[in-house]
Amino acid sequence: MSTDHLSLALSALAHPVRRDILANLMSGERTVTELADPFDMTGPAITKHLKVLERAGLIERSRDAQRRPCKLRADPFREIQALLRVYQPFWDESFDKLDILLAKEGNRVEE
Amino acid sequence: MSTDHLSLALSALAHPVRRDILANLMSGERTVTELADPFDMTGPAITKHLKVLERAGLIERSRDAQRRPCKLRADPFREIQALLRVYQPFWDESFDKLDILLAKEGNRVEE
DNA sequence: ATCGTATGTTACCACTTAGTAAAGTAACCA
DNA sequence: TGGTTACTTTACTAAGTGGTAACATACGAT
Repeated sequence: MSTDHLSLALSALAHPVRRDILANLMSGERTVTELADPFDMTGPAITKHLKVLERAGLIERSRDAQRRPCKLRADPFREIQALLRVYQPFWDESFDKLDILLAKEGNRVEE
Repeated sequence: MSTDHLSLALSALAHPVRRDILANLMSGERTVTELADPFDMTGPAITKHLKVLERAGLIERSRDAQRRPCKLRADPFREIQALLRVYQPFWDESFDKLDILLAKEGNRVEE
């Protein structure tokens, strides 16, 4: 596997279970058991998925007694968004529209 | 591996060589040899990468005598963009700004 | 102390991925 | 016909993934 940030983030997202886990985390911090609950899957499998997400920087884990709550991190999403922007002229028919709108307001999406 | 569209596209993008290939294709159709040229890698390796990209719908291949030109396809990029939009409220500080801008203009980015 | 709950670790499996070398196919060219 | 170019297929290897079962550890409650 490739070990650069972007590759790690993209391959972490390339699994429906992990995308579901991230979606569940959108409503706030969750423990491993809470995250595992919706899935018909053993504990270690979930632990592994969380490890992949953590390595990709998509989640952050803390400590609360014997619990290891997880919460979302934003940075990799921004990196992916930046990647898409590279290819954007070739796929997004609304690209120009957006660009014009932002130019009109005198500011930009990035930075 | 997961075989849904989105997972295929994301894991295809999760390799720097394949992202470079796609970037090279932004300037138009390219043959396999042209695509292989910048890389220090054997032909079969490139063929495999192209197969991954094709299966993910990110490229399309045609026939021109003994050449097999490749060109970009847009759909998977749009699917990924849609995915990011799901998580967007949690990572893009410019989300609200964009939303307000588009609402002002009385139209939307999607569809 | 000990029991149950929460979580992690280890060892193992089948399968996939990313690469190689070598041989095979297919179209053009002389 | 025979050679060259363009690309693919096959067979192999090493490493990674996604899952399991079984065991280990940490904490809170009783």
